[in-house]
Amino acid sequence: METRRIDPVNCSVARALSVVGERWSLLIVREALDGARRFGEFHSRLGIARNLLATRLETLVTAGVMRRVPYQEPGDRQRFAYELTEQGRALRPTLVALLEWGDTYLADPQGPSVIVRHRPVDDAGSCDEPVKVVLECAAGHSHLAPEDVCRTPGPGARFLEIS
Amino acid sequence: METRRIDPVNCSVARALSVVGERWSLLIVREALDGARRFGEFHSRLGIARNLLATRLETLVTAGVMRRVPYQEPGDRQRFAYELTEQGRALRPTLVALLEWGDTYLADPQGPSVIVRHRPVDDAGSCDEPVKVVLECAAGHSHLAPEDVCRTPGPGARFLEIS
DNA sequence: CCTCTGGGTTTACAAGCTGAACTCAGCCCT
DNA sequence: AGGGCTGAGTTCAGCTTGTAAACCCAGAGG
Repeated sequence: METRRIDPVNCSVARALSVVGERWSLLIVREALDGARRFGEFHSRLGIARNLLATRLETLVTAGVMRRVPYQEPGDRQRFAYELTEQGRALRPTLVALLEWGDTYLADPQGPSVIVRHRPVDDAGSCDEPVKVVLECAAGHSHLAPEDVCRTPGPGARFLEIS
Repeated sequence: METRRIDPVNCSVARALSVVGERWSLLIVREALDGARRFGEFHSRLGIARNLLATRLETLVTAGVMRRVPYQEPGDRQRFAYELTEQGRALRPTLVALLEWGDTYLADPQGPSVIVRHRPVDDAGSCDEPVKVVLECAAGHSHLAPEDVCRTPGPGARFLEIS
């Protein structure tokens, strides 16, 4: 019997992980989503080694996840800060999904330490309810269970022939 | 001015990444979701070094993400397979979120290689439409943008005092 | 001129990853 | 019984990545 399978190497999950799958990368993005902007903020919040932080920030900047912007505090010289691009902010659902998984299966006995809430930045119409990540199909079926979905080849699929 | 901040180390994202944040771990889970069960399947699909695969599978088993089950093919001796637990299957939304992000920002020029579709395992009532991950709050507001949510302290939060 | 601070860079060492070779148990064939 | 094959690992040498601590540099302030 001959069958074929989607090439697992030519896959957006693998490509995504090649950018944000290195140690610390997602935690840096998380802190940035939470408002960290300066080298020292990332360093002291995460406890990451300084040289590694420098190379991670550089990697994230060249990947387009973050942007290096000059800023100047009054009575101080010009420095650089790091902020998320649109592409970086788009990692929020990934981080919420990871948070939810960690809360469900590895929680602190006290309960979750962080709850993500529906509170827009401008705070108008803030409803403050906890946020969850749900799977939803284009036909509008929502809250799909992990078993209700499967992977199918897309237009860019490469195949492996298996005997 | 004195303020306080959620301790970034006592966080479910960090705990989740300590289990599935190592190189290859999420790709192993992805292949398992796609049906891989045996050592050799993971090895040949991913091209991961055999010793590393062995330690990763062991880590995932002790973390409760996978389970080592004996099986026996007719006319062969007993061997062991690895299958996802409930906890492991719960990583599907995380992987879909990563896939979506990779598709959006790092796509192959041909388009995505994999599309996740709404197709239950039993195939009854299969609608086959593409699946997306969306943020939704408990009040029913759906399709929240990354800017519409924020992190707030939960019951297990530890705080850092900042001067 | 000296010191302080934020933002890095250098360096030495430890830990983690890779590929190839080796092992081991049981089935199959002769 | 002996030899080969296969799947599932284990061992090992060499390279790459991560860590911690020391060092450096450019302004601001005294």
